[in-house]
Amino acid sequence: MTAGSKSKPGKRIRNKEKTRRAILKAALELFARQGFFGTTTKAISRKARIAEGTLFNYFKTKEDLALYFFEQELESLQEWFESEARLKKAPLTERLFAIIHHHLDRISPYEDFIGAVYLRALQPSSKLSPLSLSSQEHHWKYFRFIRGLLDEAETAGEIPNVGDFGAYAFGLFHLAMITYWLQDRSPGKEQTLALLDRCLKIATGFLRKGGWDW
Amino acid sequence: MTAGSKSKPGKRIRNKEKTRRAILKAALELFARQGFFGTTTKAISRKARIAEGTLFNYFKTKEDLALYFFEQELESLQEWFESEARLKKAPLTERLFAIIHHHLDRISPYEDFIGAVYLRALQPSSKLSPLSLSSQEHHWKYFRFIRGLLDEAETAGEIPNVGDFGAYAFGLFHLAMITYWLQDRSPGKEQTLALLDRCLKIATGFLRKGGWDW
DNA sequence: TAGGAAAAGTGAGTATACTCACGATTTATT
DNA sequence: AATAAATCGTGAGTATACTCACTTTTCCTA
Repeated sequence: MTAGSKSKPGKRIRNKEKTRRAILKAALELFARQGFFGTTTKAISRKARIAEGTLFNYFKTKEDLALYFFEQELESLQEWFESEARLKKAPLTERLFAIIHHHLDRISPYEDFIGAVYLRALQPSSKLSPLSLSSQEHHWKYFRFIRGLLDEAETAGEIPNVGDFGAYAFGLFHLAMITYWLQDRSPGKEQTLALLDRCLKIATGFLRKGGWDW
Repeated sequence: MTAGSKSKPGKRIRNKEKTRRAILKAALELFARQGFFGTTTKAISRKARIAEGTLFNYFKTKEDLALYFFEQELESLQEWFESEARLKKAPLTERLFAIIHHHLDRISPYEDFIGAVYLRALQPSSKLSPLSLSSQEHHWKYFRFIRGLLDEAETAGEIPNVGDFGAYAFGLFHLAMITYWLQDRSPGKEQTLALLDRCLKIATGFLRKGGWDW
């Protein structure tokens, strides 16, 4: 008897999706409540009602599992940006800073655990790491995203040619802002916002003066 | 009978020093040969001829142990700088870049394992980390060191007032260069050196144009 | 529909960073 | 010197991320 219902995806795939979602749901709840280090893989699997080994069929390491959420945010950040018509017309610096601002907004519910893995999330991946970063492609997607924005601005004559270096530098700046944000204890993270604003002005002034000459 | 020899330091302190040195020696050898993750704390203690528990009386975590070497280098980097009369007269940018250049030179023998911990070494420490970073003071020492250089240049009218932010930014740039250096597979790390040079020129041009206006 | 191949799930087992209660050693006190 | 107190060393024990040989489930073909 073939399974009832609409048989668009096979049972195998459906089950896999279900398990995957169960893991992610359980993990997010536990990470958010007890932090990355306070959550054991055993607890996650129990909550997801699977064997502990199964978890590792889906995510090579616990860190990869946590990284997933960070990458999710990076992805949806790009989607958000594409949907913001207003930003398409704004000057480059404003666009770039809106990206970071929005990103911080989105990850703020998870502040307590994101710190444990964010460093690996934006860092250009190194051969040294024995940690299995399945996120290579996410890095590239983010990099190309930023690179695309810079390219546009370059051809529009808005900024001088900054090449890959520009995108790379922005990624590091992004990282730096998250670092600052994580430590910021001011109400409403106003210090971080102030710093972002300041940097916006600096960057604007810098580029207006002609930037660097390669 | 009081112990023979000159009794300047007590026996306790002498033994402690000896043990500490034994641990560091064993750890450095193993880390350099087998990397951070390929070296077990058990192997380190065996090589240092101590019990495994003793190791943790001296270093709270394995990561702290590795971090020690990185901090050592940061310390001796400062000493090296103080002893370089030539640099005292050089323009600020040249001084700052000499610092990074020299640092990379010094850590190059340990490239294979330093990558595992360097991120934590220069990163401003966060409350989030459950890792016991005894290195707080090292961060501060390094920060004050850079801040001092910037202060000099500011009072000399060489650069505009950049405040703590300048020192912080330089720290992040330093971090970025190490990241790049770790991934650089070109012979003699020439790509990293080229990038350093390029950044030197950019920074020089930037500051010459008046920098930013706070 | 039967049987077998492929995929997914399982949980006892392994490796290892780190702890802790206790014993050994050094120092301080009389 | 005898004893007490402080410090240091010890290694069996613990917690937990991750593995793997095996079982169960799903899919495919005749």
